[in-house]
Amino acid sequence: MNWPATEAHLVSSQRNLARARPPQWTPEGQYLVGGAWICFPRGLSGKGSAGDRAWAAAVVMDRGGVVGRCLVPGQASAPYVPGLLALRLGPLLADVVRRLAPQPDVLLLDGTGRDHPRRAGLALQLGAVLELPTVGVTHRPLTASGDWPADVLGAASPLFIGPDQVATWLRTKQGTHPLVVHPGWRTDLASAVAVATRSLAGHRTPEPLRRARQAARLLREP
DNA sequence: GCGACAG
DNA sequence: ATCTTGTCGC
Repeated sequence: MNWPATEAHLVSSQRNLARARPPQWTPEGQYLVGGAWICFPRGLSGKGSAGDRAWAAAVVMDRGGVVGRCLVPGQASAPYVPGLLALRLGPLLADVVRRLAPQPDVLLLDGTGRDHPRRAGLALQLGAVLELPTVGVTHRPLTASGDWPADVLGAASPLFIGPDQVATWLRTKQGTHPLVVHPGWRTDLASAVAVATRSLAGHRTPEPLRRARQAARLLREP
């Protein structure tokens, strides 16, 4: 699948992805977890615009630590618009992950999955384009709603759109705001939470995402 | 009509 | 995303 480069194309693709039922990937035994992150210039405010400078980083980890990393300076391809995040970040994210070696078995990124106006957020789009299972992790839901879980490490609670659970609040660290874990491409609620949980290393943010963010920021400020 | 709205 | 100081805690 190619990257949808226009709003009309992306929206059309999202409608198809929402109905797609790719074979599910299940975390079993040893698997490599990747994390991808894009950072922007300090001081950038508002929605931004196409051409904004951006720095992308991707890392891949096994249970011992980072086994691969890739850094790519680039630019945003569109302004930020809720529901169309893929238009802004997709091309650069896909680029940095494609160059990552070894390739991960599952990829973590900042974006939603089914929690989306058309039920196909960036995690689904990127996974479909890269043909890689994905799990989304965000600070807050886009469209879904649900009560917070107890302040206990590992506590989870459902996030719904109407009657459908589309994501899970997960307390990734006691005493901190919970994160939203989104099943993405080829993953379901249980797998997404399992991957996110296993990727924790004592911090609120799953380690592959933390490391990717650190790397992207270092690239930004030499 | 108004506000909210992943990063 | 990024802007921001101090502050509480390990």
